[in-house]
Order: sequence, then structure tokens, then C-alpha cells
Amino acid sequence: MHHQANVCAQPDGKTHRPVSSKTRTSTRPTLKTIADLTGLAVTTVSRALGNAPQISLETRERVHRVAAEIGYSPDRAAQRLKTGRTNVIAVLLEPHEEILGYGTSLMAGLARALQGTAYHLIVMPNFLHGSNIAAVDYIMRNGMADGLIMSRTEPLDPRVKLLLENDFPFVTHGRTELSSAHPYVDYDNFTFTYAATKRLLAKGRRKPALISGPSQYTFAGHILHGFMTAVREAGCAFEIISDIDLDTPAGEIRDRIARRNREPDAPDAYVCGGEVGALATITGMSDCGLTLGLEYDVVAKQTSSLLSAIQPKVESIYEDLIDTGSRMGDILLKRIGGETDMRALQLLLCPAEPFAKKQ
Amino acid sequence: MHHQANVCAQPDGKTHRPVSSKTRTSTRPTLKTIADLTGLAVTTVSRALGNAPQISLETRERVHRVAAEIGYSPDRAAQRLKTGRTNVIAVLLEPHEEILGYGTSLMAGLARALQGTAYHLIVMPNFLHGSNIAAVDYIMRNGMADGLIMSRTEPLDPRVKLLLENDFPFVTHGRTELSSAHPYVDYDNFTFTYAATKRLLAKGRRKPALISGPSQYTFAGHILHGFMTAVREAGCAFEIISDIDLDTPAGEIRDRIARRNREPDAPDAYVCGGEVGALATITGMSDCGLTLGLEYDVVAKQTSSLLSAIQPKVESIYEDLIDTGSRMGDILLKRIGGETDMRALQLLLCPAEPFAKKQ
DNA sequence: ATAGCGATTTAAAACGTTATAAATCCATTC
DNA sequence: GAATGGATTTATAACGTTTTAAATCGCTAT
Repeated sequence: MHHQANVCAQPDGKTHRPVSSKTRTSTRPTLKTIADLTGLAVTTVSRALGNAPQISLETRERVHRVAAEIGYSPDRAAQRLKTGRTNVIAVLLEPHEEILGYGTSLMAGLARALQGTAYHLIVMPNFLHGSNIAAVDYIMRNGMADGLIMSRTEPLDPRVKLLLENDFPFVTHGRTELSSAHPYVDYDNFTFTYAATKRLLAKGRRKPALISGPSQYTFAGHILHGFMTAVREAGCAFEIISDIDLDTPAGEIRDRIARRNREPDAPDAYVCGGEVGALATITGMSDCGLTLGLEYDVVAKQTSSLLSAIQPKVESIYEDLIDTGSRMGDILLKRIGGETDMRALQLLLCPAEPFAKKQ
Repeated sequence: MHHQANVCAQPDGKTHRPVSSKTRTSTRPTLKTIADLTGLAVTTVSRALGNAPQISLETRERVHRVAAEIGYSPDRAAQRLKTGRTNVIAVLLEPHEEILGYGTSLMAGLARALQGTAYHLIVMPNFLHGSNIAAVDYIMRNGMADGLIMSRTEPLDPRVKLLLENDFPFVTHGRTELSSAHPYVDYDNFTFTYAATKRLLAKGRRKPALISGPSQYTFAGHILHGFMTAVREAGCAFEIISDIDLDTPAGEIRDRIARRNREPDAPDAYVCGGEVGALATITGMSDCGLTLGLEYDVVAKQTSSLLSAIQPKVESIYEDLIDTGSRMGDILLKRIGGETDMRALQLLLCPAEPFAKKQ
């Protein structure tokens, strides 16, 4: 299977130069190896592998054949040094992503989109509290990647500003409210909470409550907006649960909900943006002796198979994070490839059944 | 703040050569930039930054100062090309790791261990079912990383064999049963299930059941062994729940447990190696009208804050995956650094309170 | 014949770093 | 005063690739 380096006979009968005496059996093949094997110059081999039109079709085919035979693959470091392109995509991981595999799902999707390309995925977990703008700066200045993936955008996200100023390719999971458009993939949280709230009211609930995301993030605004639009339209009572959000540890959410329930005018329905929060809410209600589906209802967004298996009575809708990651990868590749039309670089994913049909 | 490239005056009064005329303001600084600025040769600058003893202390300090001033950081591609070292650690992600942030926690820990070193983390999700030996082969042959992190080992793991044969640095999460020792970090699942089972029996339960991991993995054997040792010592009835394992979707576990409970001689206690499985089990029991802590008990291993918040009555023990990742990173660095003493490269993490004290 | 041309191939340089071997300097020593 | 030697610095080459510019070849048109 493996071609010997000193075999000179060619199927096509062409003669070529004597092969270098140092037969390298241990080191991995380079362009030089192929050049020696075919009798061509290194430059020619390089261009042939790149399918440059100036190289004759016959030569190109021969070079590709030999390259495949000896298992050649280009040295990434050399390519990177020469071209300045890293063939690397960096992912900024937020701490919250340790919950329920958010980050892993996103990365699995990204990897799927990047499969078959030369791109590798590097991961930079964010250790600092607050914005990880330092990591963005580091990546850009040191040319560590050709593109960036981030999540949890803020309305005036300083990371986005910095990236836009430097014209560095990136895609966010989540929108901003900056005047300059930028590539993103987002879930339509407005439609989600709007439809979720309507659904609770349709079940006859009188006072829905909301557990939203941390207020500094853009998506928290969307969640709030959808909820408020629905309750205003219905003219019903409502409540925004204070002091906690989707990042609050489950135990605290549970206690907060139970405490609230022992006070007057407690809500009889909950809209919750995450599975953990929904489970914690149900536990808190259960601590008060209340039964889901009987005394109260919950609608939640689900990103794993956990919630509906544990609590089938929860109305839930699935947000496919692997698909999200995959689409972010596609868009980032387009952006790196020079696409500037924002319509091709922005994507708002709509909640699937059963909410979409209610719109 | 930023030193002008054409300023020649030196605080120490030394004279040096005229600076290259092309003042590069836009591109990032290289060794050449520092060489021009200090009047030294590129080689000298390189060695000074590497603190080579042959370079005078004074020069070293001066070079370091200038480098810091202009924000120099070495070009990774050039270093990699020259030295052959990639300064990259590859992580093989398994599909199961999408559950409850296993992978993200491990990576956060790894990143913590690698912080301050030159190492970056690249991620390779495994798309194929079964062993990802192809990825291991790819990484080694193409020199894509200096070290490897894997999880979910099998007793005769072919990936481990391949890595050992090629003397490639790696650390596994989980042990193997191969005769050649290799670096690993593992959780003592034997002690976990042994103590967990004893605990259930101490509560007066008569027939504990086990939900183990997928049988092909080493840790499933440890889980089974600890459980069996405890029930044999007690001489009690027991059951290994068939058809399902910790990777089974929560809904199926729930249904399987409920079904089993409607048959004769149902277990009155469960040992479960994961949170999702524990929650599914409790839901299944609840579907049969049985109450946790009253008619039955569960002991489970917990890797997030979810379980104890949702089901405080579950006896649970925390396995710290961030710490695990951090220790794997430390060990990998040692191994790459040339450490060969296996005692320094293997680590068995013992279950913490309340189980440890019972041993 | 030879200049010119299109098609194809090639040599040389460059990316930024480190390793090897050699050079320079300065203070001793004979 | 030249040789020795230690301390320090330097020139050169190399890693594997791509880019730029130039060379070679076979042909046709002058």
C-alpha cells in the first residue's frame, strides 16, 4: 500500500530525476517528498494540490494521486506562518454554559459545520466575571483565530463593538442593540414568551409570572417583552419574579418560589426560560403542596430531553442548540469567506410547534 | 506609552545601530522589531526572552522590558514550525457529554490548569458511534497536538493502546485493564456504589437495585463490583436493572422503572450513577404512587447542583468535574514535561463525605 | 531563422522562530 | 605582545509552505 520513496518507475512512462538518497521513512511526508517522488518542483506540487489552473490537468491528477498514496496532509503551522490564516475558530465559553450542556451542544453543532473544512475549534473558557472582552482582545491582537463565536450578548455589547471596529469575523448567539448590524443567530424569545403566556391564559390561569434571564443580557429583554405584550393584551394580573433569574442556583429558585407562594396573591402560572428553572419552580410549588396541572401550570423552554421526561405535564418547547451551533458555523464560514450581505449572516430561529402555529 | 520605533536614545547611554527605516506601525511586533529597537541581533533577542544563561543579565532585562512595552508575543505558528511543538492540547468530546455539562466542566478545569502556560485547548467532538480511534490516529499522524485528553475508557481501550504504542502523551478520565500503565484520573466508583448500597441497607431497605453505566466502559464494571460486594456481604436480595443504563434517555428510564415496579418483588432502593437517571427513576416510582424516603430510597452521584435542589431527599454525593479536569491538565503537563513515574501520573479521586467516612 | 506567445514549470524569497556553529570582545596569562 | 579562555553576541540555516517573478518549452507568425 505504501509507496517506496526510491521507486522511480512511473505508470505513464515519464522519466524524472533521481530521488534524493535520504529515504525518509519515519517523518511525515511534505511537499518535498511528493516533489522527489514525482520529479516535479515543490512549487509545482503546491500549486497542483491547490488545483491552480496553470498546472496541467495531467500533472494535477498525478500529484493528487501520489499525495493520497503516501497520506500527505499539509503542515498547518507552515501554512499559517506563510498565509497569516490560522484555520482556527475560537469559541468563548461562558460559565453559565456548564448547565445542561449548552456549550457542548453548541460546539458539537459548530464542529459539524466545520467538518470537512480546514478549521479547528479552540475553546477559551471565561474565568472572569462580567464581560470577557480581554479574551476577545487577546484573540484579535495575537491573531489566534480567523473567527470568533460568542454567546450571551448584551444590548451594547463591548465585545461586539471591539470586533466590529477591527472588522474581525464573528457570530454571536444573541442579538445586540448596536446601530451597526453584525452576524448573529438568535432564538426568538419574544415569540416564545408571548405564545407561552397566551397558552397559560388559554388554560384559564389568572396571574402568570415570569422567570427571566439575567437582566444585563439582550435576551432577557426579549423574554420580558413577549411576556408583557401578552399580559397587556389580556389585561390580566401578572408578576415578574424578582431577585432570581435563570442563572440562579436551582435551590435558591425553589426557595424563592415557595416563599412567594405563601404570600398573598401568588401567581398560578409560570413562564420559565430554562429547564433547571422550571424544575426548581415545580419543586418549590410542590413544597407548598400544589400540584402541577391542577393548581397551577408551567411553560418552559427545553434544550435537552430532561424536562419533558421528568415532568411530562410541563408545556415545553425544544430549542435545538446543536442546530444553532451548526448554523452559527455556516454563517461564520460565509463571513470569513467575504460575505457582507447581512441578510445572509443573520438568523432568527422561531419556536417550533406548538407555539408557532398559534401566531 | 508606546515607544516610537525611531527613537534611538537609551536610558543606559548605550549606542546602537540605526533603526530600520520601515517603521512598522500596523503589523504586530516580532523579534526583529525588538532587535531593531535595542540594536541587538534577532538571535540574541530570542535567547534573552528565553532567559538563556549565556545572555548577560543586563541584556535580558532590557529585552524583556522592551518586549513588554511594545506588547510583543511570539508567533505561535513560527514557534510550532521551528520546534515541532504545537502548544496545543486536544480534547476528545464524547456525545454523552452533552448531558449536564460534563464536557464543559472538564474543559473549564483543563483551561484552569493550562492558564498561564502556552497551551491552547482544541476540541474534537466525536461524531461516530463507538470508539473515536480515527480521531486519535489523525491527531497523532498530523502532529495536531502535544497531548490528548479522553474520557470513557474501555477495559481494553484501543485508543489507549494506539497512544501507548506511539508514546504519545495523554491522560484518560477513567481506567483501563491494560497491562501497561498509563496516566489517568478516575473517580472511585467502586467505593461510591459500595458505600451507597450499604447506606441503603442501613436504612432498612431489603432489595437494592442498580442502574449502571453502559457495560462496555470500565467504570461500569467498577460500579457493578462495588454494588455486588455490598449486597454479597449483606447476603440480601438485589437487582441489576437490565435494558437501560446511564446513557438511556430519561423517558425510557422512567418507563422502565415504572414497569418493573408493577411486577412482583420490585426493588425498594436504587443506586444510580447519574443525576438524570436518578430523576428519571424517581419520576417512574412516582408514577406508581410511591414516595421517595417513604416507600423507597435512592442514592445517586451528582455532578451539578441540580439533583439535590430538586430532590433534597435523594442521598447524593458530588463529583467535582471541574476539579477533575484541572487535575487531568496538571498530569498531562507533567507527562509532556517528561515525567515517567506513573505514581505521579495516576490519580484515583475518592468519594467525599458522607461516604468516605464510612470506609 | 528568430521573435513572440501561450502554456507550463521552476527558482528564489519570504513568513517568524530557534538551533548550530562561529565570531567578537575583553581580561588574563605566558 | 601574542596566545588563551571565558563570556557574550552574532550570522546562517532550517522548519514547510505560498508568492513573486522568471525560466523553459513547443509553436506559430514574421
